[in-house]
Amino acid sequence: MPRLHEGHNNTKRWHRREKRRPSEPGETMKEILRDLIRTGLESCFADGTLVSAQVPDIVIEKPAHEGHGDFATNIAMSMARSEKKAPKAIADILVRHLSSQDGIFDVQVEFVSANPTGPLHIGHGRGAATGDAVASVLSAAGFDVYREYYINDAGNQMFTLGNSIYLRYLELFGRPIEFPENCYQGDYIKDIARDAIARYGDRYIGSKEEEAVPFFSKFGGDIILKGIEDDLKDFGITFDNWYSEQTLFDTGKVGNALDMMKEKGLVYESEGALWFKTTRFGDDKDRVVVRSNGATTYFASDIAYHYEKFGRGFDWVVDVWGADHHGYIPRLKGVVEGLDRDPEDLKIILVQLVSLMRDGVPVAMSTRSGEFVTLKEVADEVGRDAARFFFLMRRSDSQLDFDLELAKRQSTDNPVYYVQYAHARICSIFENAREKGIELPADTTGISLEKLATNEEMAIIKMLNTFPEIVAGSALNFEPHRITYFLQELAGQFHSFYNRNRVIGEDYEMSVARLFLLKCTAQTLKNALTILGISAPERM
RNA sequence: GCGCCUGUAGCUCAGUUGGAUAGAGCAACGGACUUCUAAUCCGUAGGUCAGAGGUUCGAAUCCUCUCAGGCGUACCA
Repeated sequence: MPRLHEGHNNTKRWHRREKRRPSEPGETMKEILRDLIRTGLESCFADGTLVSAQVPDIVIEKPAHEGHGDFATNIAMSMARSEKKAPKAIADILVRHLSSQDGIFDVQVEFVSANPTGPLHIGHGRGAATGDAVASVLSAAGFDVYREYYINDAGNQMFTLGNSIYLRYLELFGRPIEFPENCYQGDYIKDIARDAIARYGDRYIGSKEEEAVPFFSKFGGDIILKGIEDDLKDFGITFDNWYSEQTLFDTGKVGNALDMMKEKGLVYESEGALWFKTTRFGDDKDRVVVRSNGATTYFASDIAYHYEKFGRGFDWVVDVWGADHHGYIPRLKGVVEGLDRDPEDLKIILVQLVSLMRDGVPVAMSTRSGEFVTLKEVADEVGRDAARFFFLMRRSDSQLDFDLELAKRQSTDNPVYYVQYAHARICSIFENAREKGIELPADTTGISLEKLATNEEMAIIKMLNTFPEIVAGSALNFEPHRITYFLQELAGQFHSFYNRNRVIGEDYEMSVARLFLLKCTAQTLKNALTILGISAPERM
């Protein structure tokens, strides 16, 4: 509470504070709203619709009634005297000025972004589950969230893809080929080659390589991308936008971005190549953006892409990467600084490797040899809910052992079912209550909650109250695993309560009070599960 | 070599941003179903928070060094 009055000249203080770890999660939404109201008022003063030209203390609180939204402010009341206007009139003016603004924080979360050169494997699955949950928890914390997938459909990995398919294509016609090691080895390449034959026959058999390879790049890339999209959809993940790297070139955005960096003196020529001065931003060495052979590097696209992202007006841009890309952070932060943005506006979440196990024994995996385990296989085997839960069970920057047998097991070892079971159990109690003619009244305000007094009940109530803070903390730290832990704890509190107390009994008021408590519990369980993209079954 | 991440119970991991006696699950052991789902619960046991210094009234948490593991150090993506 004291923090509410600590100081009012702290615009955006909270997200500039420390790396990616702003504090006071419970206050953050309030601070955002306070900033929003303050700027709204200032614009009212600026255009003369309000006259007092003094921003009073802005107090944000939780409304007494649920139906009144999540937050409330008495600002219109407190300004009524100095403005000589009815509070309602002041509120209307303020609201108009608020809506003319940008609204709440816009956050873009870019995740998965796997190259369309092969199906998603289990590692991508963790990135997908993490990115989606981060997006959802940000959304639950009140941010406007935009999910995006960046398609790396330019550059020489697409050439390699086309070449791989082309060679398999020739092979299927009995042509002698040598299949290089750096080509994609998986069987899916052969499948795509067969698809090409089914559709185009031997049309490309006599073609020159320079014509055939680009064709197969496009043909294969489209099929693979469609497969990725389907796998993600089956996994419960959809994007607001799929952004093609190639379009950055087609629309000249790469060139524009480089020109802009050149004007700022951040890009220079040396040894026939074009370099970005990333050392100015703490990188070990400067990085090449255009090679001496004229080809741009991946970094060049990324400069353009991030330039473009921030240009779209996002307040924060969140990138979810495999941890093996961590060396890339300083140079991209440098790019953001080069755009005259606070590098802290770019958040990078690193997702560590997944080791696939079966009953404690590692399952061999290697992308190169093609014997990787796909996300689809894992999700098909253990189920979508279990897969998601397991991906989100650890902090994303620590390595994860994913045991297929454990994830499948429907027993006490398996935390997914433990949590879902709590929800199903509560639903079952409600069904039972209905049969006995006990129902929660539509208006719950009359329920005598003082009946709830046992240790188990108090523990649950306390936990339910912390949920908003858990969500805020999880969102601001980009740590969805906090939700996972919360779920296990809340489910545990419920199971503990269940085993010691009867919900439906002689005492009608007690029954109703407990039903109400359980209704809140079930709702919270469901909300938390939904954030993680996991279902809340009513029956198990 | 340099940089980043990790090191907490036998195993897998949390630890609310520096607060009181370090927690959970699994594994082990002992209990609880005539009652709303036993996919559950209760209890017992298990710790030099890798190690050594330092800052602080207070450190698993911050700083320095050492050790161990992982990753990165391209005119690849």
